[in-house]
Amino acid sequence: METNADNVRAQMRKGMLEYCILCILAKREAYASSIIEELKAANLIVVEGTLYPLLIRQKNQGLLTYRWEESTQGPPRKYYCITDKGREQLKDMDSAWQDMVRAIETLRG
Amino acid sequence: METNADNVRAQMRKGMLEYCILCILAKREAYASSIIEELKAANLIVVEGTLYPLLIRQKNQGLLTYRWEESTQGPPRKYYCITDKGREQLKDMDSAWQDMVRAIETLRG
DNA sequence: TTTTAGTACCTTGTATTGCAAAGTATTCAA
DNA sequence: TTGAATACTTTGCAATACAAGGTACTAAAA
Repeated sequence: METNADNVRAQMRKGMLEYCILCILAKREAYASSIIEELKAANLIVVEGTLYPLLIRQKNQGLLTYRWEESTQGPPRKYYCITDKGREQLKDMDSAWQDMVRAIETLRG
Repeated sequence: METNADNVRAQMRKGMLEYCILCILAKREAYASSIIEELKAANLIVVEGTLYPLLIRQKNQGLLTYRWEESTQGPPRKYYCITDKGREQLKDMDSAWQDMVRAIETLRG
């Protein structure tokens, strides 16, 4: 069963994931499983069924591109890379995030 | 038309509103229009059609109660008030929020 | 008295999001 | 050639917020 606190976190995570993906890809290109690992390291649990449609969405919006790369272990990997348009969007998201942080401070203080 | 930056903010706002409502009601009781005003003052634009179902949801979960109060100008107002259960939920949300802030710092840094 | 404006509450239909679950495809080793 | 591991994809569902419209009460103007 899902605890209340889990649900609270799940709700907050919604809408933040696109920002998180761009944050990760702004530093280096990556493929889906490695993105999931990095999110998990930051305590944001995301599953494949969530991430793949999201990457496809961002690619269709021109925020990302990808290239295939052979792997020594298993099938080839789709490495995603942020575009110039993606970096602009990331700037918008940075400022939206900071506004949100300020808004919560205002309400909570 | 809606700008890209507007959409970014709308997405981030999702899942944060329940937290914001509890933040406001933790300080004082309030009715819907005054909650909207306080959110607007924090640069979080929310409309009635969003807020009313949300207040009803939180009331049904036992996080809020309300009482009617006559107004000198216009119809009576429904003043909402946070419950003990609501304050517990608020604690969970505070910690979920701080975890989210830390997660973004980790990813962005 | 009737109408109008202002305030406040509520509902319905819709688009979007993330998730669970299941499916497809490739590689390599047993 | 079968199975395990890895990786990518799709489908159906529940939850969220919003746009748009509706109901109801009060007080002032016509």
